[in-house]
Amino acid sequence: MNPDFADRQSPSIPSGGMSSVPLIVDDLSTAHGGPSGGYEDPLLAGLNPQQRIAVEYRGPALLIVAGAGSGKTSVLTRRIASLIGTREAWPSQILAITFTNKAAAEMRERVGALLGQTAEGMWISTFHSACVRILRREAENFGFTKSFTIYDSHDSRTLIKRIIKDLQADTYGFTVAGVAGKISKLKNELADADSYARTANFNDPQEELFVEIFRQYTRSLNAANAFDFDDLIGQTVYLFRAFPNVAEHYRRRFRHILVDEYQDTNHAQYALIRELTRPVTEGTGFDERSAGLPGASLTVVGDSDQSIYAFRGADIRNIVEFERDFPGAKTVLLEQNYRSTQNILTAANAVISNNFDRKDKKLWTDVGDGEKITGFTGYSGHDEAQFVADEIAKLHDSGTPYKDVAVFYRTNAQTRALEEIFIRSAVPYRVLGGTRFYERAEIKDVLAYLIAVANPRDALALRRILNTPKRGIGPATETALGFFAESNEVSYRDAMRRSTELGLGPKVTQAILDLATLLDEATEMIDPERNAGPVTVAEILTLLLDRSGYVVALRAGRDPQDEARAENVEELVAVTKEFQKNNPGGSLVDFLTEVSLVAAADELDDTSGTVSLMTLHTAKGLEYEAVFLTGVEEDLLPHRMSASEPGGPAEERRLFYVGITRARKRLYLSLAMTRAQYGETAVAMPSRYLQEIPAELIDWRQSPGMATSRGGTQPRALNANRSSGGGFASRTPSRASDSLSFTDRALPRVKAEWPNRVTAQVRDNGDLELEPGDRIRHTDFGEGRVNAVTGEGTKRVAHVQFDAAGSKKLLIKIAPIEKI
DNA sequence: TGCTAGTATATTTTT
DNA sequence: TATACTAGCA
Repeated sequence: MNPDFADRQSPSIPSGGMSSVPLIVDDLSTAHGGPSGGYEDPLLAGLNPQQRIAVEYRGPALLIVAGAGSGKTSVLTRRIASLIGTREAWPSQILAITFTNKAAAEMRERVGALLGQTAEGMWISTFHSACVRILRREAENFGFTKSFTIYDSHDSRTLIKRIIKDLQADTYGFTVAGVAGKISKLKNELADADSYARTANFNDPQEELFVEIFRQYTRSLNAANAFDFDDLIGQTVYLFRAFPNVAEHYRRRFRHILVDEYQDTNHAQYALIRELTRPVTEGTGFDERSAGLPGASLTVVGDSDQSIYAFRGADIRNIVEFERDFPGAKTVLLEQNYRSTQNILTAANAVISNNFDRKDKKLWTDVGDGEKITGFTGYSGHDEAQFVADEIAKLHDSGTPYKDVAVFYRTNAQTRALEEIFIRSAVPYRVLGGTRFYERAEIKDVLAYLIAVANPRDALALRRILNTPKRGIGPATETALGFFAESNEVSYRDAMRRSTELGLGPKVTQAILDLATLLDEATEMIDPERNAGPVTVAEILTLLLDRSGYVVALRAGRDPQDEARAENVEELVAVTKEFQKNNPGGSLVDFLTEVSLVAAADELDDTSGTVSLMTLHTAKGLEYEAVFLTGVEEDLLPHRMSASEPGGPAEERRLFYVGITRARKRLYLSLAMTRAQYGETAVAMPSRYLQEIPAELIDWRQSPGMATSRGGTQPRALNANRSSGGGFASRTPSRASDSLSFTDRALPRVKAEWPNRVTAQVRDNGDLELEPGDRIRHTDFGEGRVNAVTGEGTKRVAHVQFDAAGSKKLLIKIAPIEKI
C-alpha cells in the first residue's frame, strides 16, 4: 500500500495497542510489509532505502526527485519530524512550503502525530500564505499597513480595465487580459515598472504606453494599500533585499527550509528561497551576539515530469539545475511507486517517455499488474458523461465509495455535460474549483464591505460597494469622488466623508454620507483601542448587511437567481462563524486573508461521500482509487491554445501523465466523437497521447476506431496524419494483429452500448409517481422496469432495469421518462 | 440614473 | 452557450 494513503487513513493517533511506541502512528510499517522488528527508528519504519536517505540525510541542500506516488509526502513529513525529534531543530526553525493550504494542514497534523504532540511554531504553508504572514508583520517598513488587501486576478483586471480606459489605451490595441498577463509575467520575473522601463524601447509608443499603464497600476495598488497575487511573493523578495535586517531576522529564524512541488516554482519563488537560505554574515545585525551563520539547509522535492504550471511562470530549470545552483547538493531518487498498479504505471511511463530532454525515469511497483485501463468513446460529451456515470454506479455497487472516485478534465467548461448527467443519474458529486464560491459577484460584494472596513485605503472595494445595493449613485458620481480624492490628495473614503463639498444632489450626497458613516462605525468596532470587547467577524458582517440593506435588496429582486444569491450571502455569514470557531482570536484581516488564499484543492472534503470533479491541474498531488480522465481529445488534451506555445505539447503530455498517475486501481480514459463548444458541436479527434499507451493495456469498451467506422460511409482517418502504422492502436507493426483483434472484440459490444446515447434535455416530471414493477420508457435508454424507488421529494431516485441499456439510476423529477 | 434588450465576443490551466 | 458590454429609452 501506499504510505501516503496509509497516513491519510489514520491521521489520529491510534488509541489502543502499541502505546509504548507512540511514534508509529502512520501505520507504514504494516502498510507495505517493511522491515520487521529491531530497535530501529520508528520514523524509518517501512521505508525503502532511498526514502530513508531522504529522511536522514543532513547537509546544506537535498534534492528529492520523487516520481508520482513514491511516498514523498510521507518522506517530507518524517524528515521534519526527524529534525524535531532528534532536537536538531526547534519547530519554530522549520519552514515548509506546500502547494495547497490543505496539504499544509495535513502535513502539520501528520508531523504532530509522528511526534506525539502538536509542534507549535512550525511554519507549514503555501508560498503565498507564508509571504502574507511576513508582509503583514513588516508592511509598515515600506508604506503599507498590516491590514493590506490582497487583490485576486479579478480585482487586478478591474483596476487595469479602469487604467486602460483612462489612458484610452484600448485604441492602441491593449486588452485587459493582455496587460494583466504581461504584468503578471513581469512580476514573476521580479521586474517592476521602473526596472522594465529601463529596458523598454521608448521609441515604440506602445511600449511607452505599457510602461505608463504598469506605473499607474503599481501606484493604484500602493495607494489602495493592496498587493496583487504576484506581489505577495515579489514584494517579499523586495523587502528582504531592501531591508537586510528584516531578511536577517528570517534567515536566523528558519534553519530548515523544505519546499514541495519544487518543479512548479517560478523565478520569484526561487529568489525568495535563495534569499532565505543565504548565510548570515558576521556583524550584519544590530544584535550584539550576531555571530555569523551558514545558510539554512534546504530540501526540495519535485518531479520535472509533473511540471504543469509553466503558464504562470513556473520554471522547470529550478529543479533541473538545482545541483548547479546549490553546489554540494545531494540528490535522492524515489522511483518505487506505492500508489498504482503496474498497468497504470506502464501506461504513464510510456506516455511520458515521449517527452525528450528529460532524465529517464521509470516508475515501478510490486503490487502487480492490476486491471486493464478502460477506454470508451462516446458519440457526444453527454454520451461520454453517461458512461462515466454508469461506471461510477457500478464501482459504487461493487464497494468503492464515491469519495474514492474522481473525474478529471482539461477545461472547466467540460463540467456542464458531466453535471447534467450526474444529477440525472443521481451520482453525488462535488466540483472543485471552477466558479468558486468566493468569486461569485454577491460574495465579492459582501467581501468588499468587509475589505472597506478593514482597509480604508482600498478604493477598489469602496467603488464596488458604492452603489451596491442601488443607492442612486451612478458612474458619474463615482468618478467625481475619485477626482476629488486625487486632486485633494485624500483617500477615497475621505472624499466620501466630505461629499458635501462636491456639490452633488442632496439625495446622492446623503446616500454617500450614510455609507461613509456605516463604514466608519464598523471600522471603529474593530479598533481595539476604542472598543473594549472583542468583535467577531460575523458581528461586523451582520451589521454591514443589516444597515446596507444588501440582503433585503437581493430578496426583493426579480431575478430568479437572486434568492440563490441571498442564500450564498447567508452561507458566507455561516462561514464567518465557522472561522471564528476555528480561530477564536481571529481578526477580520485574518478572515479576509484566509478567504483570499483558498485554492481549488482546499475545497476538498474527505468526509463528503461524493465523487470529486476537477481539472487536471487541480488534481496534482491527489490520488484516488478510481480515476476517470475525460475528454482525451485533440484540441482539448493537448488543448488547442497550447499547440502554438513553445513547450506546449510537452507540458500537456505531463498534464496527461499527472492525470494517469493519480489512479490507484482503476483508470478510465474517455473521449467523445463530437464535442459541444459554445453552442456549436464540433467533430473531435482522439488525442495523440492515446496512441502512446501500449494497446494491450487498454480494454476499449467502445474504441475510437469502432466509433468512427460505425458512422458508415468514410471512416474518419484517425491516424491519417500520424503514425503510418494504419490502425489506431498499432504503433509498431508487430502489433497490427492486436489492433485487429481488439476491433473484433469490440464489435459485438457496440449494440449493447448504443443506447448510451443521451440527448441533453431538461424536463420536469413534477410529481410523477413510480413504484417497483412499473414499466417506463426513457427517451435514450428505451423501455425498462422499475426495481426500486429511493429518496424523498424532488430527490427521488428510480432504480431501473432497462431492456437494452442495462440498469441505471434516474432522478425521477428530471429524467426524460414516462410511465407506460 | 437605471433598466432592458440587443449585440458582441470570447472561451486553458490558477495561487 | 453564457456572459459582458453598449446603446437607447424611461
